[in-house]
Amino acid sequence: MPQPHTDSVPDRHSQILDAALVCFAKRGFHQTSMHDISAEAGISVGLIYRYFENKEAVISAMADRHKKEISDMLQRARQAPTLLESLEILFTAHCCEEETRVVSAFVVDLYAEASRNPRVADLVRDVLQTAMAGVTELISRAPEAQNTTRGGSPSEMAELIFAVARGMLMLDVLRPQEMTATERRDRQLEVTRKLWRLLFKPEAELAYA
Amino acid sequence: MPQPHTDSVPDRHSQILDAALVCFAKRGFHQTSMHDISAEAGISVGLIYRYFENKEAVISAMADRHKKEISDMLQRARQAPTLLESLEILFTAHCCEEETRVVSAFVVDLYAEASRNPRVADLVRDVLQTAMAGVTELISRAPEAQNTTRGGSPSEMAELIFAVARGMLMLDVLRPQEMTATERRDRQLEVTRKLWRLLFKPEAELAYA
DNA sequence: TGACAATGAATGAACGTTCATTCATTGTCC
DNA sequence: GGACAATGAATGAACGTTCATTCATTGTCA
Repeated sequence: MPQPHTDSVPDRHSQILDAALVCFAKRGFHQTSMHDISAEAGISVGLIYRYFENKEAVISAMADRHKKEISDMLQRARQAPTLLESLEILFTAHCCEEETRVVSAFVVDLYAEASRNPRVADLVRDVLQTAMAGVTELISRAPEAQNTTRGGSPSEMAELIFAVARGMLMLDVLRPQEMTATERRDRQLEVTRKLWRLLFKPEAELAYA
Repeated sequence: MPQPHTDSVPDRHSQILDAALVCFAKRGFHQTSMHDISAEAGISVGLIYRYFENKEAVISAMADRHKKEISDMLQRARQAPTLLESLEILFTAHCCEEETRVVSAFVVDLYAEASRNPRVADLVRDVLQTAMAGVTELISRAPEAQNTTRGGSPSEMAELIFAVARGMLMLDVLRPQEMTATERRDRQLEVTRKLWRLLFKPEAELAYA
């Protein structure tokens, strides 16, 4: 549980998780040693064990933080003026910061971990259901979605949207390292708009879509 | 290179890869020890090294085999009488056999590995591009796709289709173990048909879609 | 056919290394 | 001095890999 700290006393908890994210994305959960994390964080190995019971606890804490980040993202998406802009936030959340590929690699690893660790699976499922519910509601309320039920019910549309988002995230880890954050973002936005047109663009305008 | 063998002499190469797939899906690449694989295959550790240079070579060989399986699947998809049926093959390829979850877990792990191993990344990219090209051509030729360019060009449609397919695969690893292969298959088919309706169903019929 | 030689598939104990984890010790601040 | 933060050498288990050894099968020659 991270506490508020004064500036002089660093927030070790976050510091360790930040370092872990970099290492995990670079090498994966199980190829990352505790020494890797301590080196990246600039602290000693032993100190990690003051803040986390063991390596798995670090992984779990990372998953928890991911959950918070997703819910923050959802909050931002909710406040967007149009449905399209909400979707754009949804699809580019992982390439907002400088560390673009990092997040994608981490999430793919998280799913891989979920496939064999039931605790992680429960957490990821929970994140996904919360996010899906949020987007479903977003669609229900959106005036853009009133004109068309082409893609089915709002929850069916949300399901499709999330499938595409996950699929694009997977694609992101294949992209060459040279690709800049902006280029990644642009590719994501292209697909987002295509999906939006498909799901929500009024029938009348489809002719010249 | 696996050779044809008499029945008495087992095809060690395939035997080891079969065992490795089970272990990799159960524990992941890097949590699987060579002893795990040898135990699963019912042979000694040392024997693996007669057929594979090292652990990474086993992983690479698995990726190669995956490539062949995808190209076989594409072949089958090509021969389907309608575009919808092609897509159904595409979306359920990984839950055809009894071992359903196994394949999904392996593929997610493969992408995770690709995010940090350039050789694996190249291979996965290659698989993806070949498959995408195949599906793009499939769409170009399909009469169902002539009536609508709603989803953009054939290659843009293929991109969307593959994104959804990958996203559904990721979702598959989150599904509870209890879910049967048939249930998984049904869920996949539901999404497939939804996507097909969205992309290819003639405008005229959309009203009561 | 029977005796012996040669092969190489298969074994699993052993090796060197890496890793997660522990803890005795040191540093720091009030 | 006391309380707590931080260190990093030490530990032991687990890992990938090697290799001396076994032995069923095959080839060879009388």
